[in-house]
Amino acid sequence: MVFQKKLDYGFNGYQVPAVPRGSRSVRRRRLFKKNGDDSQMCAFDLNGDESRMCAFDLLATLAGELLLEKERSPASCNVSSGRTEFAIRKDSIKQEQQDEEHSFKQEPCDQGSCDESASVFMLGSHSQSHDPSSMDYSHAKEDSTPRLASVIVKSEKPKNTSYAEELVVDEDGKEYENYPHTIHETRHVEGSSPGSAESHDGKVEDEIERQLEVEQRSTKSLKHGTVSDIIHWDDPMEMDTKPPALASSDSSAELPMYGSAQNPCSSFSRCRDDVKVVSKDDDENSSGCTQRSTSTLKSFRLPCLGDRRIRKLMASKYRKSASTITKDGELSNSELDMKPVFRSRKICYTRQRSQRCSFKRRKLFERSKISISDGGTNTKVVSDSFEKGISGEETGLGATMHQGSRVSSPVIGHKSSMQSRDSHVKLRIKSFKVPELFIEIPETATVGSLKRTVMDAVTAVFGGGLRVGVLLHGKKIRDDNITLLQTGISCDDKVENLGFTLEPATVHPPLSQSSEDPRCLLPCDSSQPVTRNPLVPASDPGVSEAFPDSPVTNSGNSIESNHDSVSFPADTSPEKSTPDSKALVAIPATSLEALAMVPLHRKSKRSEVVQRRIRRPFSVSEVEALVQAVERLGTGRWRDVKLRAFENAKHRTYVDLKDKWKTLVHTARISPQQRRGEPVPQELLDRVLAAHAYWSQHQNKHHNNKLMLQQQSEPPCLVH
DNA sequence: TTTAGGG
DNA sequence: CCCTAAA
Repeated sequence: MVFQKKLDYGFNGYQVPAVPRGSRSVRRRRLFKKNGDDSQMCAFDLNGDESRMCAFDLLATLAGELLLEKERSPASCNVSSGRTEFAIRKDSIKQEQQDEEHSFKQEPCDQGSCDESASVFMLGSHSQSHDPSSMDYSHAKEDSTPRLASVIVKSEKPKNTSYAEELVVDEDGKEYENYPHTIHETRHVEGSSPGSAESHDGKVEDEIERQLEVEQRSTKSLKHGTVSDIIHWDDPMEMDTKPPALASSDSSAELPMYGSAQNPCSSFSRCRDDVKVVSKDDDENSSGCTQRSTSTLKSFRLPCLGDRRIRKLMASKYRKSASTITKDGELSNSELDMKPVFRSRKICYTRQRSQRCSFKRRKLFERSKISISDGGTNTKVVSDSFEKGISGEETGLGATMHQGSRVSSPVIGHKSSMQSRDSHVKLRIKSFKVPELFIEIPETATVGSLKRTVMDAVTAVFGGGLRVGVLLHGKKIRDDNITLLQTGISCDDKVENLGFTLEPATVHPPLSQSSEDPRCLLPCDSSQPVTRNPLVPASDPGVSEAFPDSPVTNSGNSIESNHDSVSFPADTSPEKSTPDSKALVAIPATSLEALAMVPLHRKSKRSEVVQRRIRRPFSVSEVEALVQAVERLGTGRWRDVKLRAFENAKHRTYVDLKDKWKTLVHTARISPQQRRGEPVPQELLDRVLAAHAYWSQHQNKHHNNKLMLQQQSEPPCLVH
């Protein structure tokens, strides 16, 4: 039910005016496709919240790639069984209440009250409780003064807060109560004013120190940083220079692993969240909106070249419309204000055709453009040795994602490393830090749009492909062939100095190449066969939640389409220019001219180039389902076929089904010797030909004829 | 958004 | 699988 609600509200958040067909939508789509997993696209369709599902999928993807690619540890289940969602709140403001319903920028900047506002974004799992405040609706103030607020997502501290730690939070602890699964790092607040870019380096260390102090007590502390600061932290190698201050990410290290012992997977899902963003409005001084945006860009762009950040400028148009639409504080009102088109859409597509909704929504995003550029920060993964044997129930994989953290040194667990009896190095990756993101958005944008923006950024980052880097004592180990033994990682003391980073996929193949890949040593319980693509989590919980009343599955005839193991495309493009950085830049059409001058991403188009979906050959069972559906529905009704037999197969679009049918027909006509791939039973091929022949002649006649359909009323055969 | 086809 | 013209 909750989701139903969300579904509805979700649309409010998309009440963006007509969006010109832009590259954004394409990009989005491609980003998803990068993983070759259409399901990602479909997932968000289900609950009408694209953003959320995107993040979720991304996280799942990330987790999957990092941890499950090979072993398919149970963690994958976890990852895929939860829900991710953004939570936003204003930290600066001492309010305890949720401010989600308010526009990002509530008070006019010129009032001087903006500088104090900050927002925190959290990517948290949201598997159980649904906080109403987390709904994705947005309200924009009538304030028509367009302003841009910059949101920089980044972490300054090596701190790795775990869920457990979160519980200890005091000051802000309360805020977190509603988001029990959120987390962790403190983010830098960056003013977008031109001046901020010129802050001094000298402050960096101070900041760090201070931060440490603050964070010792609270997991959440906001700081005002500067561009320069950020830059400093970006380079992983620089960390070496400041190990002392940063090396203390300990506080969390000692914390007990979160994840319930009973459920090895839960830990993962619970901790998997965590992108938290603190944003600080940049305008102490309010100036022309347009002007501002321009200047802001300039000030940031250069200094941030090396960073991975996402920036997004919303066109004034957007803002305008947004505010108009959401003029009323009430959702219902907002709805009323919606253009007829939207309303009708909403009504029509609510659940059955959820997919359509997604498309609509995606369209709305088209206005924006995202680009990925090199020179970013690495996501850092902190690993810590295991205290408990993997064999034990304690298989919790605390993998949390943290946001762009610039850690001076790879932070590792403080517990003495565990050397298993069998000479295996046991590592526990406690958290993953999400690369730094840079976002720019009009202050009049709604929280909902802000969330989406952030989500987009996160999505882009994750979707762009990541690879794992290993740091030992802060130094990157480039040689993938060296053994852990050789590096000394197997030594207790070394393990503690081991760190992992998430970097844009590049030249170097994933660490997995190394036979000693740490991942292999991660505790994974293979007892639970993971037939489902870990990256496609939503199909079960997601669907059921989103459509409690809809026939999620036909357990009887449902076909597991996921047996085909999905391989994650290893991003090994060699031309990637800057390996460690990737920046997402979202630029609204209207702002393009302003940005035109700025050399954005002369990045490797590679990162921008979309990757085609991974190949996912149809399994026999899928073919079976397809054939059956077509026999009944006929050709030319692919959407229906999709709905009937593949509604739960997130990937497999009707186009895919159509294509598959096409190939099936072809396959059926060629000699068995010429066929390739998994052999399709001749019986099915015969049916294909029969059905094809039949429907070729009954094009216009709908299935009134029972010639081929003996089981007219048979329940739909759904493929999962 | 779907369909229908070519690539 | 992708891309798109058409509908």
